[in-house]
Amino acid sequence: MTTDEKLRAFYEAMLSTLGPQGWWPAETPFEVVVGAILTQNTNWKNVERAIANLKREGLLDPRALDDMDADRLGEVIRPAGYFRIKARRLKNFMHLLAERFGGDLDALFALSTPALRETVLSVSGIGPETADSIVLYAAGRPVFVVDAYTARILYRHGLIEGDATYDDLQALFHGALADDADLFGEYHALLVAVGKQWCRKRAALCSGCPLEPLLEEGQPVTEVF
DNA sequence: TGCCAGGCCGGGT
DNA sequence: ACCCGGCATGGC
Repeated sequence: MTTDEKLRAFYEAMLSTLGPQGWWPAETPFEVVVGAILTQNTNWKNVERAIANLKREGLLDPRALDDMDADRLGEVIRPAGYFRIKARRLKNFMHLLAERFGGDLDALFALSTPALRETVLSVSGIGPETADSIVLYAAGRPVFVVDAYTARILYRHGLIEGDATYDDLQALFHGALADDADLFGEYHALLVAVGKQWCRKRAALCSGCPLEPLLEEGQPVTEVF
């Protein structure tokens, strides 16, 4: 199988055994933005508490977050971890939104996909994964999201070298799949589901993984990341 | 009880 | 252009 065929086979295998994941878990595009920043290197369960706090305080709003004191915001999102830096990152995004788009997420999302990605990426504290999560799951554009699980899974299947970059991985998926935001969204969610259960850091728990039948003979499953 | 979680930045080589 | 320490809470 070619790499492209393997990536398509991965999707079929994961979808047929795990079913649709229904990502992103949020009620609104703005909640996706906030969740994308809060979940950086953090368990989603912790993020849920932080978002619940924001909702309870009526703070899930661009203006409210832009106006409020960073220290108080930090206390509200504390369960998400890295709370001081994440409060700053949230406010960085809200500041851009207010200054350049009138605090209107739809105005930002009116940009072309490349311009949207670059603009979001220009915010300090928003890197490629967070930006692409926003572009895909909040704005609905066909941009593939790469994360640590994606890299670990592809490495363990011999599809990438250890020095592959974010852009390398993204290009693999863009080359193998149709430009379909729903497909990209489901695929990334499935990779995360597989990663959580069978591809944890430093652990070689491949047994029972939906992708196990597709693992090449002799591929070492050792320390990655 | 230590290790891990849906990263990213800034300073140092 | 890399490399690395720092950031922090909660679950297993």
